[in-house]
Amino acid sequence: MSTEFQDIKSHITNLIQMNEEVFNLALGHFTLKHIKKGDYLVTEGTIAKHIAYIRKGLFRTFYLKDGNEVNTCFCMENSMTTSHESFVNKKASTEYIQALEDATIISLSHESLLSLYESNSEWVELSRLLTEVECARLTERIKALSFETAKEKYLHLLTSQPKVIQRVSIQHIASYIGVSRETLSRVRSQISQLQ
Amino acid sequence: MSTEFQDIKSHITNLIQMNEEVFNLALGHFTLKHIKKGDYLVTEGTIAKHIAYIRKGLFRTFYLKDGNEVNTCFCMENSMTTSHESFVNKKASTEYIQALEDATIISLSHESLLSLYESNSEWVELSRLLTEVECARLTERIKALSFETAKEKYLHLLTSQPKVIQRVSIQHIASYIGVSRETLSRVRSQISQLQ
DNA sequence: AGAATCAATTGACATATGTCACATTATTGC
DNA sequence: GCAATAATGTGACATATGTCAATTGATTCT
Repeated sequence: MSTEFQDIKSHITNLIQMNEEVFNLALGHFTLKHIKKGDYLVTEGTIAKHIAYIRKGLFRTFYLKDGNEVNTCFCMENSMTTSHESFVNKKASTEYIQALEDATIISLSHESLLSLYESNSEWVELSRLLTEVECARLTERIKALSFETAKEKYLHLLTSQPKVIQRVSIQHIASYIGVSRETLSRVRSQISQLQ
Repeated sequence: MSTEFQDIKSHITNLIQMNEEVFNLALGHFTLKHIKKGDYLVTEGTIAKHIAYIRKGLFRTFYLKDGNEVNTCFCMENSMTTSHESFVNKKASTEYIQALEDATIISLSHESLLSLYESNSEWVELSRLLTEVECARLTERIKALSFETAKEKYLHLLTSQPKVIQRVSIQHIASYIGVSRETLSRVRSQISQLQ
């Protein structure tokens, strides 16, 4: 097996016990892709036909609200991303997924996933687990939004996703936690003064 | 089949194509229970060992934050409720589920569900679908929390869950949408004046 | 039915945050 | 490397909302 699929293998076998042979049979369904910073994996109105395992890079998910972008997710190395509802239900996506850095992904189509379901039930179970992961992510986001003040929201993100704060611009973080970028800027300067 | 299980059967066969025989084999696992207003299905720190189909009544899910209750979900007739993460992962619940009205539920234990998994794979698929429903609920809640003003949040709930507003006290709704009950009270009087 | 408890309303006030405007600093592209 | 563009930081100000307190209205329980 080429080394480029080694990390997705670890990622999957970390979630679920899977025989090496079973995994290797899926290799033909995987496609390695390079995505340029600023490019989109998914856009509003289209159906997300692939799920992407991120080998390198960083993506944001956002939707448009009154013409403004609202970020809902940041995904980086060693995780999977897609417009979940669109991918699962084959319906038009309400959101965009954009690369914030040059990225390398391993792409798996919905068709491929269905044929893997047929070949081995472990792929069904993996799908169920990925839905559970999505639930956990949504729960985490609800928590992030439920904090009362901008400062609390930022400090929470600082501990729950420190790498996001290191790599994502302040305007995108502000949008994610639901405060204006000016307020977040003031919160940050206030915090750095205290230290 | 006694009539008391007719509605849960409709509910399940609405989600997934299921042979009548397959469903009937599960009947022995269902338990009918009556819950008094104010009583709890799940409390913080315990493991949610059952999932409940609600035949009658209304439940709220909440957690404690700095000693204050924060509502996260209202469930009523013809839907299922449990502390999802606790039930799925067999870990201590971080939330409470309380009856806001006298209720009748049909209860299914985690053990029973696992044995149904063995008997027929349609129950596995049902489980995945219930997780998708949970995802949709969480997404809806994120949307509710993402509106900017108290008025927008309330008006959204008014259209998305009108029955909740009819049956749930204002203090619980305020907690759900993340505003103080005083503010919600003012928002409501403002809205009724305009009409 | 009446007492007691709980829920909702309303007023006064302090404040966190959004918005606009502009200055400053980074980043990008040629 | 330099111009152009984008991102971030700050000040001034208006306002939506939380908090506290007091009142009114509704439920509950014996």
